[in-house]
Amino acid sequence: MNDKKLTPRSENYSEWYNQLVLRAELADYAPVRGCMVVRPYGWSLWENIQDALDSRFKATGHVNAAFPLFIPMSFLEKEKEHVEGFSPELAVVTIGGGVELEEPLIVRPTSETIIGYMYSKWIQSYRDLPVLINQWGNVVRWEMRTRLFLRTLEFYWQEGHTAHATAEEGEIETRQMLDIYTDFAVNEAAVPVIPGRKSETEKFAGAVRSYTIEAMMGDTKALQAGTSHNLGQNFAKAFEIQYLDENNTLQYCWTTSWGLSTRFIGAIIMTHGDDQGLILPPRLAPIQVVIVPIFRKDEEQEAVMAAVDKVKAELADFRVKVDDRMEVTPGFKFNEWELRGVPLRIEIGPKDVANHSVALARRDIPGREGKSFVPQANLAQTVGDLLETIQASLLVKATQFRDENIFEPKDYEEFKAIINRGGWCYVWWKPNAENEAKIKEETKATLRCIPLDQPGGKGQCIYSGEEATEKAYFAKAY
RNA sequence: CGGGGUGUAGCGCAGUCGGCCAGCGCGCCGCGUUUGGGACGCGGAGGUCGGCGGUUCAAGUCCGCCCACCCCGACCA
Repeated sequence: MNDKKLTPRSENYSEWYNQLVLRAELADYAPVRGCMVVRPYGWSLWENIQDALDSRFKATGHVNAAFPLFIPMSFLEKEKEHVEGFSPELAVVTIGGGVELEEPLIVRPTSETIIGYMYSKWIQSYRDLPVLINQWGNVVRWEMRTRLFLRTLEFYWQEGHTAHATAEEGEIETRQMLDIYTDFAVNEAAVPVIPGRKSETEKFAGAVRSYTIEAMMGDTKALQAGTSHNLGQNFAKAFEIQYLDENNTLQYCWTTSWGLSTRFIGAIIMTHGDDQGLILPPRLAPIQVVIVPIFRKDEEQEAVMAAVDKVKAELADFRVKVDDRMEVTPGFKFNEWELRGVPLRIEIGPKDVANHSVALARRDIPGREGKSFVPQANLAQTVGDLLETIQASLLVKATQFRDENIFEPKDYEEFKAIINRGGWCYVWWKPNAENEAKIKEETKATLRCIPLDQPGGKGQCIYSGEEATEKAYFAKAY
């Protein structure tokens, strides 16, 4: 841990991940098992994620609200699958103010129930629909094994909850939000994802249909990076969310829910990071450009710092940090900001002052190859273009890596071999929960999703050999 | 919950057969020299040895119980 270099990914991927999260100061372990503290740098990244998502939610007519952290235990029990899915991981409050509660409260693991309860009060008529509310908050799920960002007892997320008049509208909303997640992942985070449907086994407890965006991490394992659920009328019936339609007939609403969590930070880390550390996509990076001044003598310092100030002012439209610490050397700073994933570094030294230039170093291209010397004139344009280039090339690189690790095995033997050495399998699949369970048992791989983008036609199911009309992705997952 | 491991300075660790002042590296503080890829010298600060109990003239060290955390499995955004 005190070694200057991170454990290389090839040596121990999860060790690399843990060290990176701690040393980049994204998060730290809290004094409670399985809980994390999101440090300012990590939270700033999360805020940028929030902004990117929130603006998309607002643009599609959603509004934000806040619902309670505590939910009456009985609420959860109203939806059968929901309670079965969540009861093993609930935190339950039985005492309040020193007095035993009449009814235990659970700390929300998700808010379908309490929001459903409120919707039943608020919705009377078709004129009240649709209801399109999102909430930014935290939830608690008492997981057995935890990893920073990827799975903690408490995590931060947004959960959207909508109610609609028809099944079609519900499905359209569900899919719209999946599209938004996809757009966010690809265009803001440069994380290529495969949008698809979850199998019956993998779907959300209480949903009719679940959709997911699946991303491939640097070790080829899959990560569910966001989900969108069509809840049908399950929760509407459980909570009597009803409305009168145009014909004065009482109808149950059709509801949806969709969420994306701080887990996504894990996705960014494991999609772009290298052995040197984190690599952040410019659009989400808390610091897009770090300026490192370099000088030997006092007289150099003055001239260099004047140039630094000028450059910083020129780059006012970007998130810029000047690292003017005197107690560490430039070389130390280079390594530290690379560890922390800042996309672009500007070095300004006496030579640059003399030449009216700066040195630029791209985080995504290590070493001399990623370094260039450019004039100070018109620097904002240069930097803007370069950040766009970096953003684009991160996506290209990640997409290439993903595609190189997706295979189409001819038979189940080959399937097992691929899963075993790491990689995704794209195969014909005839839906069957038992076979899915057997595959999981035999290979540890799960059905990640049935992609929306289907080739059409028919083929033989990879496991049963039966005729199948859809293809699916299988992989080991986080 | 099952298996494995670890608790000694902020972090990483050493501490032999129980022995008198508990140490090393990094980090931290001060001063000076340094600064274009992880600088160096000198001087300092910092400890309920996870907790409780026991054995003993004497416990970081031996014994018992407890607690916490980490890793590997079964569950999951």
